[in-house]
Amino acid sequence: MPIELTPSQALGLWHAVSLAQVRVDSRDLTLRQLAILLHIYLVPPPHTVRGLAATLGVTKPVITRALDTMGALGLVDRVRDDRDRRNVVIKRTVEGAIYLEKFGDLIIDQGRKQPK
Amino acid sequence: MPIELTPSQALGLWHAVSLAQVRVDSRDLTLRQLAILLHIYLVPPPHTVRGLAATLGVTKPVITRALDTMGALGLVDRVRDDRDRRNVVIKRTVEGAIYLEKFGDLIIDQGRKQPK
DNA sequence: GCAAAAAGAAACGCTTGCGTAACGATCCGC
DNA sequence: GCGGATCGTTACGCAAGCGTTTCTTTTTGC
Repeated sequence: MPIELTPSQALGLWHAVSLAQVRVDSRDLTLRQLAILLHIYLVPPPHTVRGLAATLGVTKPVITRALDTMGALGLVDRVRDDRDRRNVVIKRTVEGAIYLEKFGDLIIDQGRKQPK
Repeated sequence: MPIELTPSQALGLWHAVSLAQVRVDSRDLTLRQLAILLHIYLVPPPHTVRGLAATLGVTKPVITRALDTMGALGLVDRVRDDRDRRNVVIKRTVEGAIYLEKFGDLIIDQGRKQPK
């Protein structure tokens, strides 16, 4: 069952959520960081730096830096892969799950408030 | 008629749209910039620096800089208000309208592709 | 008129992100 | 084992964003 939106609803929803998020949270994640975070939490593991870079169509240092930032915020964690010690496996954290849960609630709330 | 979303749909939609936008567009607008842009195009004018700053809960220079950046990208325009020449009225542009139109289409497309 | 207030921009130092290129560590083929 | 490939990180110079403060222009109150 897909989500059917009118253009006005689509942009209205994005507007309301962006505005609410800007006002609520001083942590100003970039679009890329948010995309990475959502990908880690919504797509089955394992996740590697290389895989994420390919998925987003960006270079590896971009991923490394995003993980640095979000790691410092406690939203993700990194662990060496013992089966191939060149790899780093990106792990979810409790704090990250809570962050996205709140973000999801915000989307749902703003969706309910959309007119028409 | 509000938009009713499950948590999985809400985050899934955001995930898909963020990912698609990152891949499609190298212009990496911050969440704040996007919020400003959407506000200008979705809320009836006039829009001023001061008003936007209050709406987003940020300082005026943040708005000035965002308008500098998006102005350089052709997404918005600035015009002095002749009735009160201290004010600057923020104007929409054709290019900005096209940008948001494409963005809306992207949201609608990704909404249609959402499972469940 | 003229001081005070208001709006927006500019200046300042700082932080963070970028792309490219180089680097150590590890694995693989032979 | 050893040369080459692969993975993630680090280094570099640069651009852009931030908050605070200061400045310029314009309006307002008296």
